[in-house]
Amino acid sequence: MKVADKHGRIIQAAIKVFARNGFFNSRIAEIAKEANVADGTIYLYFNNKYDILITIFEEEMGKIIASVKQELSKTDNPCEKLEIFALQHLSLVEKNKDLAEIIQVELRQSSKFMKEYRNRKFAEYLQIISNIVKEGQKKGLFRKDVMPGIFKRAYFGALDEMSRFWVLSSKKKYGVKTAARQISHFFLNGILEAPCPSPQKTKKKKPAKKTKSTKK
Amino acid sequence: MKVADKHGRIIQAAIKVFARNGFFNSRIAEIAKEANVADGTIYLYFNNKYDILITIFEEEMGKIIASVKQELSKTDNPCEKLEIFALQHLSLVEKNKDLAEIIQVELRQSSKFMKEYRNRKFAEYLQIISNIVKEGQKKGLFRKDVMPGIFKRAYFGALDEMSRFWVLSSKKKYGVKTAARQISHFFLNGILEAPCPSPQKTKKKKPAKKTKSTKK
Amino acid sequence: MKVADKHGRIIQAAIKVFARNGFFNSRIAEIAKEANVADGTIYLYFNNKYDILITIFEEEMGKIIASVKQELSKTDNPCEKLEIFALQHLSLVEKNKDLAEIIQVELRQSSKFMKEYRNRKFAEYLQIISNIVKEGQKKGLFRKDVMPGIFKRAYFGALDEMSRFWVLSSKKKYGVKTAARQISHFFLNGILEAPCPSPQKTKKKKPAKKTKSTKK
Amino acid sequence: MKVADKHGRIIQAAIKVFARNGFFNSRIAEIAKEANVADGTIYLYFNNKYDILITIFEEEMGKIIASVKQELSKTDNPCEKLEIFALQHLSLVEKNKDLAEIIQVELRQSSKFMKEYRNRKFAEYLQIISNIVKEGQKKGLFRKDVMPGIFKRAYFGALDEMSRFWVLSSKKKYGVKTAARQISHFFLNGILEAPCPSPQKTKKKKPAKKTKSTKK
DNA sequence: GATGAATGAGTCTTCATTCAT
DNA sequence: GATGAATGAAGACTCATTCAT
Repeated sequence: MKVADKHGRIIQAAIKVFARNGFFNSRIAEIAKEANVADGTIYLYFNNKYDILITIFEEEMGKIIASVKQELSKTDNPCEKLEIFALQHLSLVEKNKDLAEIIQVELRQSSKFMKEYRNRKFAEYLQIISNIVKEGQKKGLFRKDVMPGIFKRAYFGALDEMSRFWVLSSKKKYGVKTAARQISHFFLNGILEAPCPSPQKTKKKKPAKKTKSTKK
Repeated sequence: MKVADKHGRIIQAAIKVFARNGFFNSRIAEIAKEANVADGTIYLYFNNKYDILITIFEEEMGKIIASVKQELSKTDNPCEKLEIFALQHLSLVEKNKDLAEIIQVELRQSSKFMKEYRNRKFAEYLQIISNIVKEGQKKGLFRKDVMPGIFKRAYFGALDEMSRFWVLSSKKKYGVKTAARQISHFFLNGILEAPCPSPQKTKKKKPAKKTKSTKK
Repeated sequence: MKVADKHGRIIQAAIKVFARNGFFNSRIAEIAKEANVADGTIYLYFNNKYDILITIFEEEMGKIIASVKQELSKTDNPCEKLEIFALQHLSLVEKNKDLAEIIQVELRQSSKFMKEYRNRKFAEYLQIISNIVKEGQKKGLFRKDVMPGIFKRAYFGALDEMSRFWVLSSKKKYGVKTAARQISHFFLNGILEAPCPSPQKTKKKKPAKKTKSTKK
Repeated sequence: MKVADKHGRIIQAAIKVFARNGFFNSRIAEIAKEANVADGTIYLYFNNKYDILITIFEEEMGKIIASVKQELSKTDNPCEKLEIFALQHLSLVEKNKDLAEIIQVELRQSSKFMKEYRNRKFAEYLQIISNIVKEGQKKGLFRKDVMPGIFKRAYFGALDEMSRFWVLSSKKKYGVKTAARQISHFFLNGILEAPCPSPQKTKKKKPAKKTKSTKK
């Protein structure tokens, strides 16, 4: 089965090699060897080295988005959805370390073109989060002053940084579940409509803010 | 003045060029031209191209850490400290977009050696956050179940992802202050000792929280 | 045939180019051009520029040693063998001027490593001479006080310096045969017309030698 | 004294460095450091790197020739002169290993220009030998059929190869005196114990030589 | 389709030489 | 004269890509 699927074998080999050496320090020859394929064969399936990276992103990211969306469809509760998202994200990273490293690391640099390309595909992923927020706000569960555009980045960033932890270090000080729950709780309890215990009380300089906090 | 400081000129030129093209797509010749220096001159100040990247990180990261620490020393309130940290971080990023891009992007990849190297210097920065958390927990302001090791990553990650926003896109949909305040509020209100309203309906382990959710 | 033998073509081109410019003043690009091959192709067959030099020495020196040994096997007479060796050596040099120049000139310098490397392969060649001497001594043809270790160097050196004559100057004042015969005669018979008017008189330490000189 | 003689210090430093690394692998900076002089200072005394090599050859070779000629003037006996030449040559090499290595090794390669240049200066040295031979022939001591042009090269070559022995290997299996005496004897008296079992049988052209060999 | 030998453009780095001080 | 920081030309080597088989 796998013997015939040259495309898939090259992709898998590239994921392994890119993760090991980084995109720029990876050689086409190394990927070819890892895929048990001749160097030239790679060019029957991909336009160039760069194209392999893009394809990895497109194909694998699509799978991830689909998988996350499916998980989320199991509940209507935005609070739960946030936690599920966190758990799914971290689990996927743990299951696909090499892929995760490439998406996190290699795709950040590369050319401007790649950055912009990445962003489009990426926006879709981030939007899942902002949609949850908006839904929560509509349902009166989340505070109206929470800006979804900021929240989605903050939430994703928190998970992303956490996952770098697993990608880079082999020792797992915290489990995926613990991390997912902690992080979702940080955010969840913070964005709930419920009264906020005034972190601004101590700020004598900005009495205006007091009003805001009392508002809630 | 600036004419004589070849080291500084090369560093500044490299920051600009690396940010523009990425490390691997940058040419020594381009840095030299940008610094108004001969190609060979660069090798009087640095061992090789890679050494420039490391030096940028060491020198500039040191400045950032010092600057952040100084800002934080102005208050004893852990809540305020978290917000100050966020504001400082995002402000620094906005003021030094090129440098920020390099630290975010270029240093993530590079060799395993670099990753580990980066992590050491980086740990110092993250520890600032966890120290604030521990201080807040000691003072009874932050919940004891918050794990500082997870929080520091989540908090930094949130800010880091947010800052990529400014680095990559030129349009500023949100100002630094807005973003800093929003993000610090997300986290602050979430980790405070104060009662948290009920996203945990599904979690049977913490029935106490149920009460909170019924409030709404 | 020759079209396909890239290895051989590169070696031959390198011999020509190294002989023309010297190793250090030769460019890989020049060798490639001379061999009708792309620059990069050279690195499919050799590790580096230096490796080409070593290979030339190994391959060609092997051929020479074999050829000389075969010629010598045609007689049992040590006297004849010495003359044959001289003739063979000078003939080979004349036939392969470029190669001779490289072996004489380029291989003398290079790194210490090379010098030692060269010596090992070289010792084999010199040993052919000392073996002839030992054989002659055993047969009672050569004087017993002749030290083979010194003789082999002296004999080879005489031929080597003579051959530099052909390598460097294009004008052939003396033919190979004349030179070979003269040199072998110098060593075999000496150049004295008659017993020398006591060059050893002044040497009081070894009167025994006087007897020898009077012998003649 | 030595402090002021920059020219001499540079020459001595260059001899040491060139002998250590070879001409092409030696750096002007290394010579400057060895001579306790600034890089640029070297260019106040020499036109370029190459000029240093030439100067070494000219100045030091001149001293050697003068020294050898003076030693030779102590006797009128051509036989003795040959042995003195051998002894002087090997002694000088032993006393100035670094210089000897440069003359032997570095001057052989270098550009065509150098080779030719070297030859001119060198011819003077070789001519000392051929003059001894001619003198010996005039006095009826040396055979008339000995060609001085071949002999000088053979004799010098024998000594030169022998001296490489001391330059390259640190272990001295043979002393200078032993080697000088052996080599001069080879040439003066030949190595035959008795008339050779007709190596000339095959040479019908020169029956005259038979007589000679039987003579001894 | 598959191969892998061949290509040659591209770049980091070295180092002899210069020249302002 | 002396210095040594600065220069920039030059070249070994790499590797993505091609193409004849």
